[in-house]
Amino acid sequence: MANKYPFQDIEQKWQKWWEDNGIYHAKQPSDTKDKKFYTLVEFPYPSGDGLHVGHPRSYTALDIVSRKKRMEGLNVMYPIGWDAFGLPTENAAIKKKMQPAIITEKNVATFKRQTQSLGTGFDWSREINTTDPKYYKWTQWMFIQFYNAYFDESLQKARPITELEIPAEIQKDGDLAIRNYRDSKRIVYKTTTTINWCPACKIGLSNEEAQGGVCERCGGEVEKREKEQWMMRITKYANRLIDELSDVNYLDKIKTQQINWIGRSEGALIKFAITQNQSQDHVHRTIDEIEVFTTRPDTLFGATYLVLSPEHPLLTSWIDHDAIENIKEVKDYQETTRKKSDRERQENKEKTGVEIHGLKAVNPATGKEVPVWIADYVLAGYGTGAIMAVPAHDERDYEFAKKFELPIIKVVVPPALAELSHPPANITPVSQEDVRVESECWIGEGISINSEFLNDLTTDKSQEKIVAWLEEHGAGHGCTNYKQRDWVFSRQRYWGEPIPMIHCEKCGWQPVAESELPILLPDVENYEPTDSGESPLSVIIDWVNTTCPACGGNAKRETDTMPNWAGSSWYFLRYCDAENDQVFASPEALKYWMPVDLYDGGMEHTTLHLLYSRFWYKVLHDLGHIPESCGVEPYAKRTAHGMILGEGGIKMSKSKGNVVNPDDVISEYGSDVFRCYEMFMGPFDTDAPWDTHGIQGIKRFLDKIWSLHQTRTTNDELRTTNPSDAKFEIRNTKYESILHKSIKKVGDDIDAMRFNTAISQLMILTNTLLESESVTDDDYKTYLKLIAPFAPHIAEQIWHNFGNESSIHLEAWPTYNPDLLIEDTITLGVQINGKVRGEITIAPDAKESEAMEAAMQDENVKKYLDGTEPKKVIYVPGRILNIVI
RNA sequence: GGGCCCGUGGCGGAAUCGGUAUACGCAACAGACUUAAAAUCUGUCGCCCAAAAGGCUUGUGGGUUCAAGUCCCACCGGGCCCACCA
Repeated sequence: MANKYPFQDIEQKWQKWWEDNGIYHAKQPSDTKDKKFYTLVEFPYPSGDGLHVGHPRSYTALDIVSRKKRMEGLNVMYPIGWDAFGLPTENAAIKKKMQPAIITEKNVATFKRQTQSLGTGFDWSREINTTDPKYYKWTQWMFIQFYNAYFDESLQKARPITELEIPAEIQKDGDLAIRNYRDSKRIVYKTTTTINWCPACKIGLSNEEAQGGVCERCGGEVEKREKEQWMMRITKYANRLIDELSDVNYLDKIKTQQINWIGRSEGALIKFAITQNQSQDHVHRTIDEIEVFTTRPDTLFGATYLVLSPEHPLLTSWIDHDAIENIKEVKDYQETTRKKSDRERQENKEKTGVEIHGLKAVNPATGKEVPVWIADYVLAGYGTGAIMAVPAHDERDYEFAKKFELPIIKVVVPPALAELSHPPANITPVSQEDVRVESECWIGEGISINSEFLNDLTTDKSQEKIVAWLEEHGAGHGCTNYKQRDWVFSRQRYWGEPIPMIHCEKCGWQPVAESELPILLPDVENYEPTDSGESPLSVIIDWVNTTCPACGGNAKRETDTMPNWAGSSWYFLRYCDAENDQVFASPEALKYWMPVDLYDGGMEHTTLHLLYSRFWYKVLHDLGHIPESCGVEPYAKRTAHGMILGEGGIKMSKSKGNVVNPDDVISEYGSDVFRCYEMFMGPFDTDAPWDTHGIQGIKRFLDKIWSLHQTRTTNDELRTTNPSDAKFEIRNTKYESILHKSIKKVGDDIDAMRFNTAISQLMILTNTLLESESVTDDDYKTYLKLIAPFAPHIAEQIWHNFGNESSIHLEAWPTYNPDLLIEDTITLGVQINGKVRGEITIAPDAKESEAMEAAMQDENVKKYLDGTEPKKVIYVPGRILNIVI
């Protein structure tokens, strides 16, 4: 069957030829004067399951863009590697009793074979692997650079810790105080935080591994545990991570999701004095002060009680000082909260809490005393871990106040001003029908109101007026808060980069000397987690015991490892200069290649990997390890592809048995069909279900391309390339115009990543050429070049059948002749009163009178006009003729 | 509860600037070729009507406009992310 595309005989041959000839190897800046284009896909995690059909969607899409850019003369780098550290491999190692390194090697081999069989034009000479010591040496090196840096608030950038000014009052307290002060400013720091703990597996879990409060491994409930952890001060970059998004071209939904995740909100910190009821003399004495964060300082007058999170540190001090009358009740509530899993806390939103007897809080604006409560609806980790409750203006406070019968006071603008302010107060109670307001008060009520304060107290201004008043009276100040927390960077795991730190009793934490890097992961026999929740590395005594880099005394290594986000936070930099063993990448290489021009990946990485790597890049850039000229953002453009779902639109999963294996698709249809099918399924950024029938249509398309070539080459008469031959001049204007339209459309569609419509245009073109009596060699070659980015193998084969020796993928991308885009005549719809009643065929630039004349010839139009004189004629050349009667 | 997005034939989808809705493909049906099947080729294919003519049609209801799948308002339905973030 000669007119079937014989992919079995063709595809592997070209894959080998491309690699042998380095067709896709990018030139380094020293070897070229060409402009660069850097295309990046998220490097895969080589799991034991092998490649998913979702991977090729991203790879093929960016491959098409890369191939077109290459044909346009750019020096394209499209690299690939392996993000191979991580939990699934470690779990497999425990289960199979094999070394994680060996499992990784096996998985990488499978992934590499599968990826190569796709025919993607990756530059394999730059292949990297995060578990390779030559790679993670630099991950560790960067960790140390971050440790040796602090964030300068006034410059809003990282600087070497040696440049940190030590305040005089710290200096006078001596070396230890100075050391503590420095440690409190470092970008990398160690502190006690709460981690997710699975009691069944005896293992610490990351938030991602404990989603919904359930252990990813065993499905059991997850507890909280206190643990010393290494942290990254990403919160210092919160403002820049939001503001510098304006420099980049990301999908809007990606930007919004990042902004929401960081969760910046403007408000104020307000101080409430805490007074104790001295029962002997009935005098209320101030014993403490507590700060609350609010985004609505203007509702301060309606604050009828204060709520602390059960974890609030002041509670411990009050308990210790016996300031609380109902200590047992408070302690019990704290204990109950601690035992609650995240899931319980999330699912059960019924408000609970305990009033603290013996203490009151003083509202700084009104001077009135209000009760103090603890409740778990106040989160320890956000703001100050304490709130002023304004039940009339906050739903949660309202619910709580209802349950515990606390007063509800609505804040309004003073009546005298309500008339003046237009519109009047837009401060609305949470639920207007529902709120039974016990009383109202004015904004500013209780403050010694002066006329100036009142004069421009409108609703819009009330926020800033109150903040100004608070600042003036030392009762608070404006403040910005973020939902995002610092990045927990420790894992009590084996299969990750060892954290290159050493602890010395005398000198504290010391980074490993750079000359000692990489700190290799030692072999261990047992990956099972330890009872104490320490990393499996902690039991390798020989490895743990070392000497202090500072004093030479006995010291111990850090046994925690890095999270698997570490290696992926900078891999795009390594590609620029993957073989360099002096630096992670040379400044010249970085200057040339960075930033990444186009980066595609899944939406699921928007708030983790994408944010982490932007942060990581900014720190390196601030510290001068990335040339200034590269800019402050690593990725100029970021897109996100949709998922490929199983047949019927449900997610592919082993348990549902609807997983499609790329190997099977390739052996049945070949890579070109596979590629084109995934591009044709639907818009690139939308989820699409797999359809076994749909792939048939693409197979037919490729067979048509092949059969077009077969009929051409077997017909010698049409093969002439001699312009003097009369046959050369036989032109089919129909195909010519469609060919040039296709050059434009396919090119535009690739640039806009509309691959589905590009392929539909190529189908139209192929069908047209099949119907045409003859096609010139030049036009046919143009056609092949349009096909090449989508179906590289078949295009290369036919190209070589023509006697070409070099690759079609290095040919110049075709240009179109704008004159040929304009057709001599077009069909135009004719509307009567906005309804289509006929069609006319006229020149695209015909005048209105000509169009009207043509329309009058149309029987149907005539019938509808019925001799009536048009009231109005709307004629948009090339678009529409609308006659209003 | 907050944020983002989407509703077009039997199905995936197209319509890029407000200008002939349903391109391209799948499935289906009829026919050709074949001893037969597959493959291939030809034709039909939004709905109502026997057909033509005509009417209706982009989740529903309004609005703006000469003209709305596209813009505005309300509602209904679906998806994703975050979620007691003060």
